[in-house]
This record gives sequence, structure tokens and C-alpha cells, in this order.
Amino acid sequence: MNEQNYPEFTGLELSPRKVDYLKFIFEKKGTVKTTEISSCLHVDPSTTSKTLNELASAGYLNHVPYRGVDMTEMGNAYAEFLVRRHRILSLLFTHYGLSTEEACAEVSRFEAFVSRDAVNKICNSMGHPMVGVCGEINHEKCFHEEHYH
Amino acid sequence: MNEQNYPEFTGLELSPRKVDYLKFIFEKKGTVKTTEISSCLHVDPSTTSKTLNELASAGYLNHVPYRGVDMTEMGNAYAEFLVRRHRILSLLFTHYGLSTEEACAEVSRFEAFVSRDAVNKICNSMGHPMVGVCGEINHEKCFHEEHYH
DNA sequence: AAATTGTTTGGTATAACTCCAAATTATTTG
DNA sequence: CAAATAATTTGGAGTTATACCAAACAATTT
Repeated sequence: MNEQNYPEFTGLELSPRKVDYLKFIFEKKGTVKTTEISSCLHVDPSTTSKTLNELASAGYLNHVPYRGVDMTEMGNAYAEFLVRRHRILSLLFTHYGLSTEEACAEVSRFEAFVSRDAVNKICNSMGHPMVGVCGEINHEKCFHEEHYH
Repeated sequence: MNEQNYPEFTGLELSPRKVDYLKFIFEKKGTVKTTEISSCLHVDPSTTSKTLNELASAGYLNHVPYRGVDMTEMGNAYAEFLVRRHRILSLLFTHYGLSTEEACAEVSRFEAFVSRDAVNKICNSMGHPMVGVCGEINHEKCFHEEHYH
């Protein structure tokens, strides 16, 4: 049976801001520099530097000091979930009268507190939509019971 | 035109924990004692005491020291929103494969970050359901454009 | 190689929580 | 009704998540 590599996570392990960092780095692909993150996330480079260290210590990123960061295999798998969660929830909200922008903004505020279990159930119930409101939805790593019923 | 008394709020003014306190006190009706809140919310009475003070300073509660708290008119109006938000979101999630308990637990984690505007849009789009999964949904104070067009 | 730019470290701050111990007030009981 | 008990508040302190500034350090450019 096709098992996930990192099935142990609940989806609640990262704080809201760390979710922002990881999603941003993931979507950039390749090595990302501190300054770029800082200016896009509107924080001081020193703040970014510290957060990057924490994400690296937790195993999500490889950090070469003064050079930049890139995703670990685990970070990548996790970030895929983060992006899928964001898109599933945003898509959901657009079905209830919110515009794309409103839905994204709303979801960005609370997504860090929605569990992987809930996302999987919602995703399943929506029929695993491939297209979200702010990008494609990748279901490759989306394995859960209902898939095999 | 039937205007709301406290239309100025975004729904994001209270922290997650303060939302818990206010919902709890609201649902109790009447004067509530520190100890009761503490034991239900599983926190030290000193923590409750401090939080109650903050909610009173912010105008949501009347606090008579050593006697207990009850809702102000504003607190009441706000708590009605809080409960409605919780129930609308919980109901929404049960439509996507989550059980009542799962939906409530999930929503409790993030509801503080969902705006009043979003709740009103979702509520409107759902046709103002009267029955939630964990109680009645009160729409009395739920006035927004779409209601009158 | 010197100047500039980018990054990190150390220090400090705030908000939102939390608890413990001590002081205070209210209630119960003998 | 005074003394004991119970409830509440206050003062002090700690944690986590976030942020900034200033100074040190490293990399790049000139």
C-alpha cells in the first residue's frame, strides 16, 4: 500500500507566521535569500533570520548561513500540505459568497489552526478538486482512508 | 431602517481565549462566578480573574469584585455574534464530512480569526439556517446589505 | 583591498496566555 | 457573631510567538 513518508503530522505543528514562511519558500522553489523573504513578508531581516533558524532546527529547511535556505524533503512534503490546505479552504469559502481575495485573506488568518484530518475530510467531500482559487491543488500526498474506502 | 446597536465591530477584536470566556458567560445567563468559569475552562482562578478584568475594562462585562460578572449590553450583542459564528462555521464543516464533535472542536480552534463580514456572507449564502449542530442560531442581530435589497 | 550590501546575533519589547503564593473578601459554622 | 473556611484577587514570574534595533560579521562589488 502506497504509504506517505511523513504521515505523523496533525497539521497543527507550525505557528501562523511559520506557515507563511514555509509556504513562501516552498513556492519560490530552490534557494531563497533572507532579504527576499523579509521584503515579501514585510518583516525585518533579523526576524526572518531567526525564524529561518527555527524552521531549520525543526527539520523543515536547510539553512546555509549567509547563503540562504531551501526545503528539506520533509519540509517539502509539509509545505505541500500547507498549500493544499490553503487552497481547499479558500475554494470552500468562495462557495459561500466570498470573492477569491476575501477567501484567501480570511483563510490566511486561520488556516494554521485547521487540522490535516479536517482538510482531508473536506477535500474528500469536495471530490478532490484540482483547481483552487489561487492555484492548482496537488493531491499526490493526500492519502487517507476514504481514498481506499 | 432597523439599525444594529453595535455595528462597528469586525469580529476580530477578541483573542481566542477571550472568545471562550465570553461565550461561556453568555451561555450561562445571569451572574457567573470566577470558580465556575475556572473549572469549566480548566484554568487557575487567578487567570480567570485577570481575564475577567480585561473583558470588563473593554466593556463586555460588568465585574463586581468578589461577586461575579455579567454581560453588558454590548457584551451581549457581541457574544450573540460569537455564538452565531461558532454555529454557522460548525454547521458548515459538518456539511463536509466532519462529525458534530469534530466540527465544533475544529472551529473552536480558529473561529476567533474569522471576520464578521465572512460569517455574514456564509450565513446569507446558507439561507440563514435556524438550527446549528450545537444549538439554535439566532439571526436577530444579523443585519447586512443582502438582507434588504 | 576597501567599500558596500546582505545576514546574523544580542538585546529588548509586546501580547496572550499560564501558574503559584500571598493577601483580601465573603461565607459558613459552631 | 466571631472564628474558620472558602472564594477571589493581586503580585510576581514564566512561556511562546512575534517583532524591532544596533552591532558584529560575511559576502560581494568596485
